[in-house]
Amino acid sequence: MAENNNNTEKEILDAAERLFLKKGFALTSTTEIAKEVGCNQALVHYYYRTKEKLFTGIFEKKTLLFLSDFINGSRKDLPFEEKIKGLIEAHFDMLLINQQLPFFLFTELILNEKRLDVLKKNLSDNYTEVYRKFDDELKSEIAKGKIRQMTFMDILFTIVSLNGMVFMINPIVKKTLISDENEYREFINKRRNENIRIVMLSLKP
Amino acid sequence: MAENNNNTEKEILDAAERLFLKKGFALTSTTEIAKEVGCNQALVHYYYRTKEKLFTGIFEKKTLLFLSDFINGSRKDLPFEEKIKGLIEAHFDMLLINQQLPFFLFTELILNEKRLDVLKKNLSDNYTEVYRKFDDELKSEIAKGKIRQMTFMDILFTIVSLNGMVFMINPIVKKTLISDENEYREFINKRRNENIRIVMLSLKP
DNA sequence: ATTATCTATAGATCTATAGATAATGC
DNA sequence: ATTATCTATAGATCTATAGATAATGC
Repeated sequence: MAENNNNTEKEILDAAERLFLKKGFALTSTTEIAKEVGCNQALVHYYYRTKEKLFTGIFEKKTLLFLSDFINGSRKDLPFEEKIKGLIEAHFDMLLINQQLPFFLFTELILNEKRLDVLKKNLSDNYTEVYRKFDDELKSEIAKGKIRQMTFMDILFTIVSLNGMVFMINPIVKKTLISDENEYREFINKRRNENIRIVMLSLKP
Repeated sequence: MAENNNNTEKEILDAAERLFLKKGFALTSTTEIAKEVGCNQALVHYYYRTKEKLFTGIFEKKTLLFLSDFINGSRKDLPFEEKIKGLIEAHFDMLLINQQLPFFLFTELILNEKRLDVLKKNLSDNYTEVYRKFDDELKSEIAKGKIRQMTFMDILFTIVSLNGMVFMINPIVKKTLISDENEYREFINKRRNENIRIVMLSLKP
């Protein structure tokens, strides 16, 4: 038929992404993906063969997206603390336009061990070096007495916890504490500042 | 038959709890619960009628558990900051013996809007008063200049984010960064101290 | 008698594939 | 001819229930 803008293959991928991000692998059926696109269910398998393959591509892309600002954050030539601040901001702002990302990634990583391989591979391929640099610089700051005794992993963990949870909890907050769009923006802004403040304070000896 | 310790009803509930906590509502089947107990699948429905009813009971219990230390934490007659510290510790230690709790609750709350009713009801029944007391005391501390301008909700949000994420991420951390039980205990201990330190610091003006 | 347990099955999915038909690119 | 799309269907679930049988409490 090709009545649409002729790229059904892409439309299927997009619909799958939307649904997988919202409900996860298990709760999304190829039947539903097809319905969303407006084609029949067999076509989903024609293009992507299995639900698993369709999912894996999306999952890898999203894993990279989640990790990517660490590379970008590290390229700036700023004092260490400024770099950390930039990292928090970049991470938060990326999540702001990819709000379902933390829930999606954590859920899938936890529910299916096999997904960890994607994460491990990406970490070792792209981030061993970045991590080492950060950690070296941190050690030198500690030696200078500017930052308390800690590892870069400690900092990362705090950033990911605070930023990630803002958006994981988001659907719950929206439906309980918050009534309109303005209030929501205010909440997000508050948490952004709060998270930056908290992490920066936690570095001090 | 009743060959077991004759309380199959309870065994079914326990098996359901284990499986629901581990894999969530959607990925747990009554067939699997029955297999775990060693009975047939019809029996699960005989005692609990539907999977939904079986789940709801467990979900309510776990919601209460997650919230309970806020009441306990508030009963102590200590200076405000000590109370907050006690709250963080109580929350963390409860999660330590209920490690799957954050993942379970957040996942179910996010994937099924209807679950929010359980949370809302419990919050308004038991916590409106507790929250108000905390918030009043906080206001008076702020007026005295001892704590910076913030709400009790801000503090709660930070505590839940930091403590919750330690155990949400746990399965991932265990399978990537950590090799043995000692290293794990060390990690947990470090995060506990880190979280207390971070929250306490964040209160300062 | 009543309660606990089992077997069997209806009715809804869902995934993946086979095989038919329509559309497109030479 | 090749590629895109559809219809139909096999085979695996899964939930919930009906109805048979075994165990238990008087």
